[in-house]
Amino acid sequence: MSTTAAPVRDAATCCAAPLTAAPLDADEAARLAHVLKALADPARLRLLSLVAAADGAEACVCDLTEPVGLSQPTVSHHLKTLVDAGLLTRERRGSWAFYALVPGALDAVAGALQHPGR
Amino acid sequence: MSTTAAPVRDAATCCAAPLTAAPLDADEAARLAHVLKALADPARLRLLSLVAAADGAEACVCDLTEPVGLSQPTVSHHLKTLVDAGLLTRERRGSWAFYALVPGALDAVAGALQHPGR
DNA sequence: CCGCGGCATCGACGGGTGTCGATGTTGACG
DNA sequence: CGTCAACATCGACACCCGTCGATGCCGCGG
Repeated sequence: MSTTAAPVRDAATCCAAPLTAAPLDADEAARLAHVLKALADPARLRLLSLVAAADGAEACVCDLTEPVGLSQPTVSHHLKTLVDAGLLTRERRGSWAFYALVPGALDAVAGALQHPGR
Repeated sequence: MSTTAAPVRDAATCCAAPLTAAPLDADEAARLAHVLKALADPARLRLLSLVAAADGAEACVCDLTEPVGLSQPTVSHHLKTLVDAGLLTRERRGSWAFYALVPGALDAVAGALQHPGR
């Protein structure tokens, strides 16, 4: 747990190297793997899609627990993982915590996988 | 291990749903997560990039062990994971086993993450 | 036929991860 | 001020995963 003390925006820093262009050095591979590890879970993928499809592109925890069929602590844990990976933002309004997609984060990961140069 | 007896082209079947378009159902989330889990490892990312950058876009195990700094069994294990995920192909020629990228596999994963650019 | 080199598989070990219930914290509301 | 609701954190559990050395299998060359 707590492999990352400070919130690192890995999703923004991992997209420098197109995977198929040149061999990745260990550092960049670790950064990209960190973001992909946050994505490599069915529950987190569903949470991301639920947030993206929600009204206003944001959702609170109470709206996400039932669709994914997981307990509230587990959902909070997954959301924290996604925030730490730089894929989601968290905003507290009153008693609720609203999560929203980081614009361009998923696109950055996608661009790191394929060849963006076109 | 060996969650799939038959060779499933997860990388090809997981890209049907753009993540940000509509909520993923559990089945599609599991498929996409399977491929992403294969990608979510620094060693495997480096192996992929090494294969992509190799001459002829293919490489044998003996050429990959030293760059990633892992033992030969570990490299074979990672390559098997990538093959099972539908990201690499394996071809035996003589005593060597040559691995090559599956064309379009990475692009399919990338397309599943961002909205359909096309 | 025999040895050798390349590769896959096996068994084992340590660390990471997903999940839960219980509990703490914080803000809203009567 | 007391209570409730929403959320985060904690502790614990089972399970998966990355890694290694040892070993087995398979072609090739002598």
